[in-house]
Amino acid sequence: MRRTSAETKSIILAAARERFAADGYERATIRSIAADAKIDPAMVMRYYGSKEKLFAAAAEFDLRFDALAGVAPEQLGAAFVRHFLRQWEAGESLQVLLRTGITNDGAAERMREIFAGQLAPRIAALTGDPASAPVRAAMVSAQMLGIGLARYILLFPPVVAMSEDDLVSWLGPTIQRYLTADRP
Amino acid sequence: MRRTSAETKSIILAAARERFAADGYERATIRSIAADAKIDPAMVMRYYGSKEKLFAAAAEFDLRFDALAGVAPEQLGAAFVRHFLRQWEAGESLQVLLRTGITNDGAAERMREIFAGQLAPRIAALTGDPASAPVRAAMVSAQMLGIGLARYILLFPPVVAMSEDDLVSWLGPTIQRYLTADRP
DNA sequence: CGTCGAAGTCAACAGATGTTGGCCAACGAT
DNA sequence: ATCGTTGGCCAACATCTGTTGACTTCGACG
Repeated sequence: MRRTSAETKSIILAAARERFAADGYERATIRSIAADAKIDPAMVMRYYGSKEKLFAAAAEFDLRFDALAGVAPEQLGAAFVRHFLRQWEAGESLQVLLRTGITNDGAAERMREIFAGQLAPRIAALTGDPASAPVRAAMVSAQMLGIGLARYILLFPPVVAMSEDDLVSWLGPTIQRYLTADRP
Repeated sequence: MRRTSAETKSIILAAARERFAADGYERATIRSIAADAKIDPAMVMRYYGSKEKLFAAAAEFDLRFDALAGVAPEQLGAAFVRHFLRQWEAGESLQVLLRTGITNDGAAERMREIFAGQLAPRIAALTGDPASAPVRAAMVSAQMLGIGLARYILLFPPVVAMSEDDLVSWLGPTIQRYLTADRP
């Protein structure tokens, strides 16, 4: 018994996150994950039961919008952009979700939950307009997912080259408008 | 000899486009494409050589921005949005690219070519500012890809529910700003 | 020391996948 | 009618996939 079971379990999870983020659901094989973790593929099954369940564990995610409480209303756009960019770079979780959500229905469902369930209520609270919050949340999500796609997945050179401040300058007013402008 | 070779070739290509658009690169198997086309899998190989080459043929695409020539400068934003939405709905090509571009490096490369190679020159011509065109094109791409992702792939309910006019109202000013506003 | 349980390994399975080569069957020209 | 060409199909291949079960190692506790 070299390691405790909890240790190996988290080693596997870390390797899984990396592989899912880099390769997507289908190409991230259990064997490759196990190889990264320097562990027998059978252990992955022992601890997580199946590839689906391992993925579910790897895709746990919290956007942590509570960090945005107390921001002045006219600076919400810029604050949102900065927060999202940091979330993209903090861990592989968002990239896992985006890479897999496109071929895996379960991941797409989770994505809908996260953006509708975590973002919309926050927007409702911050703007005081619950009725339009779902649409605003969807527009903000679409813009920020598009940027994440261009910058971290498709690697569009101009977007990769931009600094965080550049991106905030471009995107801040857009998000601000989606959050607070009158409904068209 | 029931059909001519060109006929079956295009039948295969149509089935391939649908499968790639619906399932992504890995899950769209040659066998399933052949089954859709009611044809033996071996025929796919005979006509296209390999799965990679079949995919390359299925991912041919032209954004046809020439249709935007002659639009008044202050209406470019709305015109772009409408044009993109029609392109998303016209055929499966954009969905093929997005679904596969996320796991397949070749598709990602093609996506970069299309958006940098077709969109940026058009923007340079329409705005008369070649220097900032690549960045503007990238921002427009990010926003429109984000909307396509939300509406056609991830199926965010509020985005799915919106009409084309609703989307133009929300997105038009954003695109207009990305196209013509001073560089931040 | 001996035993028991948990951590780790090995080999194999059944199924699916891309790909190949050989074999039919139908058509047009001779 | 015959023959060659060409579209179509079948069976098989090697490989890879998720998953399973039996076996081995090793530490803790009696």
